Amino acid sequence: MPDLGADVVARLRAAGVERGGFVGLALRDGLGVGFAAGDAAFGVDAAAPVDVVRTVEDALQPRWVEWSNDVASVLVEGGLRLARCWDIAAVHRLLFGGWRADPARVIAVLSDLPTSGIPAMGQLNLLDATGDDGSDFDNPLRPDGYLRPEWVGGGWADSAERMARWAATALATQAHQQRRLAVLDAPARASAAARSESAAELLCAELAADGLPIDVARAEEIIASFVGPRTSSEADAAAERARRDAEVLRHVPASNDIDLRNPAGVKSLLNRVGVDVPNTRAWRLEPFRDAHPVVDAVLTWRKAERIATTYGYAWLDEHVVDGRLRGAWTGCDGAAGRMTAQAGLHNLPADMRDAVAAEPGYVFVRADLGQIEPRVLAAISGDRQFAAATADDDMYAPVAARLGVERAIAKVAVLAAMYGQTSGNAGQALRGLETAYPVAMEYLRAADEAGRDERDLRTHGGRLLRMWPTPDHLDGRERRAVANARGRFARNAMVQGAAAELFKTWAVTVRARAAVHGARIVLCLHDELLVHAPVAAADTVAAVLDDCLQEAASRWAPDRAVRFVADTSIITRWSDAKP
DNA sequence: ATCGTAGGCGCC
DNA sequence: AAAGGGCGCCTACGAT
Repeated sequence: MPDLGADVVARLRAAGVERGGFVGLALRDGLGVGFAAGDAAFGVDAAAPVDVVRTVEDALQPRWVEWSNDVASVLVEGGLRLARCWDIAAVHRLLFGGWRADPARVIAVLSDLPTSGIPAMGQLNLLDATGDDGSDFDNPLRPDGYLRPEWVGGGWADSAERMARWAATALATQAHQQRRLAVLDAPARASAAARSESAAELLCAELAADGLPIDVARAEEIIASFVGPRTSSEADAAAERARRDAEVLRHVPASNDIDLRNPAGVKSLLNRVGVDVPNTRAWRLEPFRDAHPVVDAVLTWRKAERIATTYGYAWLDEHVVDGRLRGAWTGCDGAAGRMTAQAGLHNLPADMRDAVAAEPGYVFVRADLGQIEPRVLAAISGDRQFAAATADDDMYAPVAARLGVERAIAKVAVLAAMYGQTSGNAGQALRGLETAYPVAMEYLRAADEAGRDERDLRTHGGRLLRMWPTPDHLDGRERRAVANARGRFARNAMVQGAAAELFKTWAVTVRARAAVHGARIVLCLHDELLVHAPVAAADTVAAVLDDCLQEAASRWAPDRAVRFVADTSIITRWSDAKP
């Protein structure tokens, strides 16, 4: 077997790995610990990450272990893209819910120690000085099992021996994790989900480093169309703001003292023209658009103000460098487990999407999952009738036929059932759903009930959904409101969380399979992937995206009763996508 | 001066 | 009576 270890170590060192927090762990024959990691089986190759998922069930294969994706970020910066890993923080979030997953917390939770007892830096120095003889300080763990806080801040990187100990601690933590996976009552899916979620952390590090290709000149045009040209001085900017404000205020006499950026000001402005609203949200103002010209002016102003403040020149200058929009990514939020992104990557206004453009010689291969949440509900609930509807490209059509209602009504009813909505005009169709698809509806009802009763849940992939307590001081009505909110959250999170797991499995499969074609994922958007691919590889990559969906679906839900579909297209600008 | 909250809105 | 879930990010405002 070729010894590539030295080469890998050199590359890790060149990447500043010691400073960045790499746990430096290789698992070889189940025992080896240290930094001499890597041969072909590790897939440590910047040019061609391979097999992120193909070997995902094989827990015995060598696998890099990292405390969190901070490590992956350092490696990516140094030109190293791991094929797969075990991300301790990601697995911790999966198994124990919430978002906090620093090493001290992970170790405490795995050791059944109360997190309230985690020692803080400072007080432990005192304990060490009085209690220990100091020789044991080289052990990252205290006798009581808690992590020594001195090790948290980077003390582990003082020497090669210490780095090895820290690596061994990570290894032990991983072993502990795996034991937990087996003994906890988490579903068997949790083991696969742990690997998928870990790979997603690697993807996050790469997304943050690569960024989303932006046509900066086009972005400037779009911004200018909303808020006017770029200003060179603060005075000019203020004048531009005043000009936009005046366009609204001119509709109402003696209103120059009103601050449009203060909702209360907008409310009083509307009051003066006889429009009385409880708040000034756009959907509430919409019906009054014809009542007085100032309403339309306010709505137009709001849209421009959104561009000016959030997606304007300042945003462009801060987050778009060298034609790439970059922001931090997390593999899961603290609730249902969807990915999150900063710098506006997940909430770019539709009007701005014309500025998202493939670079010369490249195209975007874009694919979004069709009706992902109801299809996921069919899979996780095991409702055979609902699953049968997924055979249709548009599953709302057979559902509507079965309920004897318009498609639009059926769609609203299904969404209402998943989101916990009880108002509106979906009521009749909702009752039809109960009759036609009792298994799926019972699944949602049970989740809702667990949420109301403050009972934690696990998603299909084993993510713990923790229910927050009702504060003691609330009165009866308030308590019911909190319980209702928990019920809605639980009902939705079981579906949304499972959909996120399927999506991430799809994404990391694409990451692995598309790399050899020179293609990279540049955006993940909950049910949509944007892949930057060489023109010559576009058709191949499009096929890869579809193949990967079937592969991911079969891994995520081996029951093939549910059909998953993707709408895939090859485009040069994001705005070319069909709405 | 710094912080958390509320209202608001962008996306899914 | 009744208020759909998640996230990020902006501003104004009131608390500390």
